[in-house]
Amino acid sequence: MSTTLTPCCPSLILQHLSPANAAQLAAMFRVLGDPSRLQLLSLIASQPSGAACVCELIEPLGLSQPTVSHHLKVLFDAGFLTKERRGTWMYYRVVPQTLQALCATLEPPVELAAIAR
Amino acid sequence: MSTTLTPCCPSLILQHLSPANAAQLAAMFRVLGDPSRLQLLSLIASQPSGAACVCELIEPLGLSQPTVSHHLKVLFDAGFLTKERRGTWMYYRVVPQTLQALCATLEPPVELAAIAR
DNA sequence: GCAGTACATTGACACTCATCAATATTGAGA
DNA sequence: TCTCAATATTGATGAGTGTCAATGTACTGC
Repeated sequence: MSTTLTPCCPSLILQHLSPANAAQLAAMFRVLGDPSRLQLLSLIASQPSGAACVCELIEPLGLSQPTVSHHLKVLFDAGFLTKERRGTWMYYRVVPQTLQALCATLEPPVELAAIAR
Repeated sequence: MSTTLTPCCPSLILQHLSPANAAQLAAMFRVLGDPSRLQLLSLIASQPSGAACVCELIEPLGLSQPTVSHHLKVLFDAGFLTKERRGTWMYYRVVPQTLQALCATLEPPVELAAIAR
């Protein structure tokens, strides 16, 4: 699965949005549309090292290990996380670029903000 | 249903995120996690007047009128749209503030961006 | 090689939700 | 009041998905 948005397209929402672009963007937002996944992002990013292994995430979330693993996979496949083996452990890390790209997509153009103000 | 995020909390994702906040945020992202709704936002915002009535949105989306009406209600309830009667027509308009609030939520703090760079 | 630990995958189930047909509601005009 | 047009609501259905128990895989240390 592709982990990148269509490159360099700020404010996608508020320009003409093709069905293909809409599907791609919606898939990204759908990944963030789950409380457990948001908490995972929050937990991982708030680690001092910026990375966390699965076993550190299970208890705070109160979910089973397979479920946590599933959510991590969804986040990874969408490009919100990277992973890296260290012995038995798998360390996950947030990808700020992906968040920023989505953020840029949401930013309304100045004209619209002016009209609404 | 509440149409506002918890006030003045930039970068919610990357600080400690309570289960309640996570649920609230996830609900907003879930609303954006549908291609038809993203296209609706795009279509409405791209109107010269910034507003559109339902009948203008049905054909471009290729969905039934009830389905379009449903999506507009979801977007309205989440605070992404306002609506206003003009005779028989109902005009919908994008709320840039809601998009910006979500956008702020996604913005990673500078420290994390620095670590990952 | 064996045992133990960390993580991933599979299969099943319950629940949510996107969609449509049918119907109801609201407003305008005659 | 009656009719028509625009929009909203209801009910039903099928697809998608979050969750867990059970199982599989990969790595470490003895």
